[in-house]
Amino acid sequence: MSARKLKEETEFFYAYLRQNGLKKTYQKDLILETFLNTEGHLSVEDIYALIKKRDRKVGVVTVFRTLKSLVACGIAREITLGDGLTRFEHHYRHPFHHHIICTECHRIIEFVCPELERIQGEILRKYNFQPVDHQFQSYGLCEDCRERRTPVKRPQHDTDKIFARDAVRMALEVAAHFLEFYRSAERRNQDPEGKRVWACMAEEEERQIAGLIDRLDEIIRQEKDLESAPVFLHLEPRRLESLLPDLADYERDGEFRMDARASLSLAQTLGRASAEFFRAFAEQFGDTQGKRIMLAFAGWEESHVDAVRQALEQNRGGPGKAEAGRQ
Amino acid sequence: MSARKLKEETEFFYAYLRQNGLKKTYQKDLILETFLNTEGHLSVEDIYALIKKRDRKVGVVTVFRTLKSLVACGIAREITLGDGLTRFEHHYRHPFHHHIICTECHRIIEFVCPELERIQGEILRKYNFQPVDHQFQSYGLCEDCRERRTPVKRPQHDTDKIFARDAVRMALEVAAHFLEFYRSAERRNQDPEGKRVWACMAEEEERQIAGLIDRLDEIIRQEKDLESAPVFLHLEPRRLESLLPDLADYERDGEFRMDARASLSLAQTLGRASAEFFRAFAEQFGDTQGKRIMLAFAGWEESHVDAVRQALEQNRGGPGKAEAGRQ
DNA sequence: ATGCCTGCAAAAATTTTGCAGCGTG
DNA sequence: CACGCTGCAAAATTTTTGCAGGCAT
Repeated sequence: MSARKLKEETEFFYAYLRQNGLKKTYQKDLILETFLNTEGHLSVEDIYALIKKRDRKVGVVTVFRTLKSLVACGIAREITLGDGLTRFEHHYRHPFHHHIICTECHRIIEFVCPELERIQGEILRKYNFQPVDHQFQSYGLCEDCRERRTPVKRPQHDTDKIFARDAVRMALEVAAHFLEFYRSAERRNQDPEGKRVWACMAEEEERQIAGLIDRLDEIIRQEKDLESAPVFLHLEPRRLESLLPDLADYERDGEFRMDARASLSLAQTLGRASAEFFRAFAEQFGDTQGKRIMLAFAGWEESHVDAVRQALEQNRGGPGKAEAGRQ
Repeated sequence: MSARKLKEETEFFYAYLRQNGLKKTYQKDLILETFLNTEGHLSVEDIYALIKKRDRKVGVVTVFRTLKSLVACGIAREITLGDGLTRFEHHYRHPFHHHIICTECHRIIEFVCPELERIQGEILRKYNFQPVDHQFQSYGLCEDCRERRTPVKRPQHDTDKIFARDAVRMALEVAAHFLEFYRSAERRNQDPEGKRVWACMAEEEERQIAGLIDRLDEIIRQEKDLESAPVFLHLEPRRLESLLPDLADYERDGEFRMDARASLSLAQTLGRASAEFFRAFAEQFGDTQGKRIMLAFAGWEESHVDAVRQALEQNRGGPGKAEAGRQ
C-alpha cells in the first residue's frame, strides 16, 4: 500500500468517523494502518497479532470493534472462506471479486468474472430481490498439492494493481485485434485513398499499442511479481471478437473497394462501438485504477479516428477537407 | 420426505457405517430421521431442539457427531449462509444448488443455474484446480421486505421435487417449440407426403405434451404448494432456441418442398440433436428425479421418429416401406 | 464537560475433546 | 467381549457485552 493511498483511505475513514460522531484515536489509526499495510485475507486474530508487535497494550476487543467500523464505512469487506473464521480484505477502491481456495494448502486465488456477475444480477432480478452483496467460494485442489510438490509461497498482491494489469492486457488484446483488422483492410482495399486511411489507422493503433505496452511495463516495474501473478479478470473471448465485423461483409463481387470517406466512416463506427463496449464494460466496476484504464482506452478508441482524419487532411490540403470532414 | 426415500437413505447410511466399522445406534437413527423429515437449512441447534422433543436424554454432542457422519457419507451438506452458523441441508439425490438470502427476513431461495456451473468449472480449469466444492451466496432484500409487507411464510420444499417440476417444465417448453416447428413445417410443406410426415410428428408431439402435462399435474398433486414455488432451474433461453433450425433455411426459391423421406430424415436429425442436448444437459446433475425425467425425455425425443415412420409405413403398406425405411 | 473509546474481565455462543460407562456387532 | 458410542463435563474458540476510567472534541 503506497503512502498516498494510505493517506486517502485514512481521510475517508476520518470523514466517516466525523459523520457518525465518532472519535479519532491512536488505536484506530494503528489498526487501520496495519490492515492497509497487508494484502490477503486476515482474521481478527491475524490482525491482532500484527498489532501486538507494535503495541502490546492494545486489546482484541478494539480490533473487533475497529474492523466493524472499517466494514461499515466500506474500507474493509467481511468474507467467509470456509474455515469458520471471519476474514477481512481491502474493499475501498478495489474491484469486487470472488475466491478460489485450495483445500490443502489454503492458497487463495482471487478472480473477477463479469459474466458471472451478469448471471447473478439476472437471477436476483428474476426473484425480485434488491442486491445487497454476494459471495462465491470455490474449493479445490491446486496443482502443487495435487502433484505433492511443496507449494510455492506466492505473494498476495494488491487487487487493484492486478486489476489494472488485466485492464491494460484486455485493451492490448482489443488493440491487437483492431490492428490486424486495419492491416487486413489496408491490404485488401482496392481503392488507393481508402488504403491510405486504413494504413493510417493501423499506424495510430500501433502507437496506441506501444503506449499500452509502456503502461503495462510501468505497472509491472512497480511490482515485479505482478507479471507472473495469475489472471484476475476473466472475459468471454466472444465479447471481444464481436467488436469487429468480417471484412467479407463489405466485399462486392469478391472485391473489397472502399473510398477514403467510407473507410473513415467505417473506422469511426467501429471505434465508437468499441468505445461503447469498453464504457459499458467498465461501468460494472467500482472506482478502481483498472476502470479508469478502460475508460481512458474507450476515450482513445472513440477519438483516434479524428486524429487520422486530421492527419490525412493536412497531407492532402484544402480540397479534400470538406468532403472527408463530413460524416 | 416419503417413507420410501427415508428407507433408501437409511440403508445408504447403514452401508456407510458398515464400511467404516461404525455402529448403528438408536440416537443415529433418531437424528437421521429428524434431519430427513425437515426441509430447509438447519443448524445443529435447530436439529437438537427437534431431537429434544422426542427424547430429552440425547446430547448435543451426539448431534454434532452424527451430522458430521451424514456429511461424510453424502446424505447432508454443510453450508454457510452468513450468520456465523454451520447449517445442514439434504444432499443425497438432491440437485446441487446455491442460495439467495433475504438480509431482512432471512427467507432463503434455492436455485440452480447450469451456466453459472459451466463458468465456475471453466475458471477452476484455468487455474488448474481440481474441483472439490463450491458455494454461491447472494444476499438481497426480498420484495416483501422492500415494500414493508409482513413476509408470507413460505413452505420449504424438497429440492428434488422442485427440480423434477422444473425438468418437466423445461421438457414441456422444448416440446412446445418442437410442436410449433412441426405445425409450421406441415403448413408450409408443398409436398403432400412430406406434409403428412410433419402432421404425424406434430400429433406425436401433442401426445408427448399431454403426457408431460399429466406428469406435471401428478408432481403438483403430491404437493400443492409446488405449483407456486419459485423457479429453481435457470436455463438460458438461447440454449433451447438453438435446438431448432429456421425453416427458411430449407426453402428453395421461396418455396418449402420436402418429400416424406427427407422430412423423416430431418425430423430424425432434430430429434437426435435434441436428445443429445438433453443427455448432455442432464449429465451435469447428480442422480435426481429431475435428471431421470430429462433422460427419459431425451430417449423419447430420439425414438419418436421411428414411431412416426412405422405408423406411416403401416398406413401405406408394402411398397413405400423399403424407401421410407432407408436412412 | 460530554460522551465516545479503550481495555479488562466476563459472558455468550459454537464446536471440540476427554472420559467413564453403555451397548452393538 | 472388544470396541465404538453416548452423554456429561470441561475446554477451546470466536465474538459480544458490561463497565470503570481515559481521552478526544
